[in-house]
Amino acid sequence: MEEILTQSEENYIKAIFSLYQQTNAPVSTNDLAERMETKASSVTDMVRRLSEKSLLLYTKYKGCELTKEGERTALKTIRKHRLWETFLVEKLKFGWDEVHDIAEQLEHIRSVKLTDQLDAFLDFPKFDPHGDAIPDKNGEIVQREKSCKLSDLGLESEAIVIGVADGSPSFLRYLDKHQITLGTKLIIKERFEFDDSMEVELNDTVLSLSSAASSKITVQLV
Amino acid sequence: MEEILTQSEENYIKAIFSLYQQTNAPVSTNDLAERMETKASSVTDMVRRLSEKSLLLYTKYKGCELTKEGERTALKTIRKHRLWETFLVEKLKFGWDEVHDIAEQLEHIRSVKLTDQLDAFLDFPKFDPHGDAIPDKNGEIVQREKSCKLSDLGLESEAIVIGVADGSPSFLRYLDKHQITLGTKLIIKERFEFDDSMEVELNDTVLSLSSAASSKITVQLV
DNA sequence: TGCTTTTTTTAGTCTTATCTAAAAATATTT
DNA sequence: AAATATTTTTAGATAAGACTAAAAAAAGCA
Repeated sequence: MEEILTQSEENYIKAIFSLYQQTNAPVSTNDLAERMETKASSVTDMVRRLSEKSLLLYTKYKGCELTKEGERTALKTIRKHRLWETFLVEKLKFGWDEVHDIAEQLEHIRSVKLTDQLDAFLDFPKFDPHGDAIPDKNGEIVQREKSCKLSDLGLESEAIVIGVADGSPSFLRYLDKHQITLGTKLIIKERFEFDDSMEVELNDTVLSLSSAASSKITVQLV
Repeated sequence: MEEILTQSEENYIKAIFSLYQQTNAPVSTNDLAERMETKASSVTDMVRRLSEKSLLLYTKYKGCELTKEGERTALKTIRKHRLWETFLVEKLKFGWDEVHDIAEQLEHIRSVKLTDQLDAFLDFPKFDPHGDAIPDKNGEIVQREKSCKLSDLGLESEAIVIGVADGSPSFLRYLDKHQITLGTKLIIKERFEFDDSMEVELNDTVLSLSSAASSKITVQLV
């Protein structure tokens, strides 16, 4: 019996999914409240409602985690979000820093056919504009080969940018300004111990990156 | 001061706009209730709220009509609805009978840039898949030269289908089945007084149309 | 004109999703 | 272990948007 969820419910499910992935432990009321930019009391209410719909398991004072069904729901929403982001960048020429808020709205449109036709129209993309995997029709996501943070690499390593761990517009615009995007090839030329900053070569120029920046860039060794 | 409206408010505005166009008179509470598939009491509440936001003029027991600002709002929503319908048919290969409900959802997505980029992506279409005019960025719609109902034409008239006055899936599927779509050329071969039905020639076959059908097909003489 | 019917509004209730303030449970610290 | 601090839940309130039932206004008619 396909439950119909409100946008708010879908957003909670998505947030729980993502917080759970970070810690692999039940999601606390407070953490969820912070993520949802709401109060703990509102979270308690919502979590109780979602647990009645058996989308998650909830024990008072012990946090919550998604059921199999809740997870399926989360993956459906994430699929839609990432397909729409891909559409906005690939077809409507948006910058990768502009698409999140619009996709937050579009992800709630209810139509399986729409999602699947969009998927086909985009030629079944496996990754969105930020390098995140797009779940397919069945919720399956391709697993990447060994990726790591740029900040983990040693001198003279060569790597390709395959994602970002921070999708905030300000970070994405920073990357744009320095010509770093998905697929960009980087070579580590220098590392400074005292502040963990580094100098990398790209497109025949040298660029200095703070530790804050390099730790949010996901790469794959070439 | 750009008011932010709920989906429900936008739907009311759109309904009032369309009902007003039909009669050129203030829209009654009951008519609006019927259109919105809701109760008159709910309409009274909503209409009062919208009049407080100066989107419409409301006099107790006398119905309501949109202000200039309300009209602008309606046209923005209609623009989005029709652009999305066009997208769904042109790009995602939906049938013209399948797009209404999805566009009802998509029309509420808030982003001026999205709407305008979509418009550009579709190459600034002037009409949607049902032949209805799409308002441009400024709310302007192209006026058609003298169009009329198929049922108004005399024997041997030749005409091109340019729209439908009824966008219901069942009617649209009926037209599909008989190979009638936008741009189809018809010649009136026979008219029967007793039930106002007619026989028309299209694609070298003859087809019989009831009065109910022919009065819902908008055409232009060739 | 006065009576009846229809339309519209008012008053009060419900649900969803939020809030604040206060109480209860759990965690931390001394 | 007791006291304190933090986290979480409960209780009660609010706003939007819907509902029902009843009252009020307008329209139709004899």
